[in-house]
Amino acid sequence: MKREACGSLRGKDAGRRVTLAGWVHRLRDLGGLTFVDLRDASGIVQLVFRDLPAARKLSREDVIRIQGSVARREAPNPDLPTGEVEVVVERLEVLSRSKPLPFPVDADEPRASEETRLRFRFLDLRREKMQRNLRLRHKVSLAIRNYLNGQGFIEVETPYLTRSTPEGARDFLVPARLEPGKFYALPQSPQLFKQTLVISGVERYFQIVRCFRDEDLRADRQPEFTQLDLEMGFLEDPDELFSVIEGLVAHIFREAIGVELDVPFPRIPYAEAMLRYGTDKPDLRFGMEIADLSDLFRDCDFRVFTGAVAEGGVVRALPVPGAAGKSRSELKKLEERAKGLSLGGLAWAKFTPEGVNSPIAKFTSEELLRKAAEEAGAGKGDLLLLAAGPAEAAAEALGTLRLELAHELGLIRENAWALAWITDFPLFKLDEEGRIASEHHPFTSPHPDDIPLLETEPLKVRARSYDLVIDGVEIASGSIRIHRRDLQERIFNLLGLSEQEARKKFGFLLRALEYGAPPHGGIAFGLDRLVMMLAGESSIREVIAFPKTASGTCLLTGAPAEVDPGQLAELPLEVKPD
RNA sequence: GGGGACGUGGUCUAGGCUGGACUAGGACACCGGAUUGUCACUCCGGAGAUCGCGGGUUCAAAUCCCGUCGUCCCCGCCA
Repeated sequence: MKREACGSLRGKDAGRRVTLAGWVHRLRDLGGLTFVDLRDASGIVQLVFRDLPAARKLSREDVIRIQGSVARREAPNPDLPTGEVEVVVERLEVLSRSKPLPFPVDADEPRASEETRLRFRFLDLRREKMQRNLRLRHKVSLAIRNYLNGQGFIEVETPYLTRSTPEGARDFLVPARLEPGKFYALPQSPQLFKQTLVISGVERYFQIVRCFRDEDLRADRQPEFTQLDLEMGFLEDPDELFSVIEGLVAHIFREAIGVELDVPFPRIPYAEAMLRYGTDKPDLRFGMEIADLSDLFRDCDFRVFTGAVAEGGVVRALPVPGAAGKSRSELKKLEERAKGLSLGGLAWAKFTPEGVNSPIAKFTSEELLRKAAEEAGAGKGDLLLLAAGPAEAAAEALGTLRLELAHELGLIRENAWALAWITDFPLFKLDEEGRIASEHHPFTSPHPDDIPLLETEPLKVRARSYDLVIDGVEIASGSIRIHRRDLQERIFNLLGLSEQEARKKFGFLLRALEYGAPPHGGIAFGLDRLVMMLAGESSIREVIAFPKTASGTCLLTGAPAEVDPGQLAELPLEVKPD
């Protein structure tokens, strides 16, 4: 008789004889009567053993096969989809025994340390929560492939054994046996290949692809991680890409978690994001927008403010709703926190029904503080935090305080799903030595309006690059690429790269650009992070079947491990003793 | 590379500041017994730990100190 799915049985199946197989989820031995909850991938159903002593010898996670007949239950269990029925067992076959478990697999929240969970990952993944996460991830991948296929994209695989690139993260290296002394590198992303594919005539490319970066780990970073990588030919206007991606993301949310997103997503230029939220990845689930009050305080009597403005700095204000009741000691703590965030200090003003309460009122006048509150959107019962200093420092510090205070005050709505595009990033930044370097990568196209500024004011040049931010997390990043040699050369010049150096570093892509490259651009999603957010998890390890620890080891397999001396000899490679 | 937290039977943890009656307590799991309507079954009984490892202080260390290993979090790093 063919095996049926445990989770599929319903009242209408009563009377049928069935064969089931699965894991012993739970066991309730009442003597002459034993209940077993049998679990397979489809769900759980209750088995009843009457006068079958073998059932009493079962234990959790044994694998069994049974034959029996489905019966309606006198007392249905409303917590189980199969709760109307049970299967009265006639024949029991034990397929495989389980040792006692290191931790229960029938709990939604893990009842073991993460270390133990990873060592016994095959058991941890049996938990319903982990099964849900694996299925959610599958749904997301499927939704991506279905949607992009419908939009004319094709998935093309690119090499995992490739060339080391000089910039970016540290590469994982793979010794090449056939070319002793030479190495492949695992790709940090398929960036050069995807641009090449578009130049090759694949006008719409995507790939769900593993990427490798040998850098230190975090809760949201693994040495190998998955990107949804995507590139479009004849793309010159980011808006075209935005609408494709908005359709895709809306489709993913609908299919994976049944949420309807509003499209289009708001677009916020980088400079505005830095000003209003103090970060390039703003959390838009709550207000508390930062206001620039430099002009307002330019001529007041508070030297800290006027001094900052006179030196080219700013005065900015963060409204904190309902926080006018904060005590002196709490405000003192905030001040200390601000000093830890590279601010000289932090001024504050409370707006209570009785009036304005602020240590700086005597310098600035209450009138001015009232105007400040009005401009910053702070009302009665609110607190206004004021920071003065260089624009970057003030922005970053207030941005950090904005997030911390919103968490503390419980202002962040769960499941709010605030998506936004951040656009017009700067094309260049200064590196540690004060030299001009690419913010994104050297193939990013400058904003057409800013091309005349390239040589004169390079740091003011905006890029045609963009990030997609969800609830304050950067989830995707991309750009329109340079497709013309002359512009590319100008950029290399600015970066201080000679023709030869550029060829050495980016070789084949440069050659491809010389043979008729269409305008193109694309984007890459951090798939693990996206799935993590959709799953409501706070670590990507919860949505990766076999993740690595913070020190890059795999507790299941013991990787990385020493290898046989013979394997090294073949490469040939020698390990230096410490 | 730097900072922080944690490490106690199979698992999760109490104890740790203030060293001594800690003979290391509890829960779950496990083993034995009872149990015919349970669904986190219940009840009775039992076994199981040199407190991550190494060193030090002390009459005495799970407890204090140093080192080391492992796990987690953060900064640097991640074009």
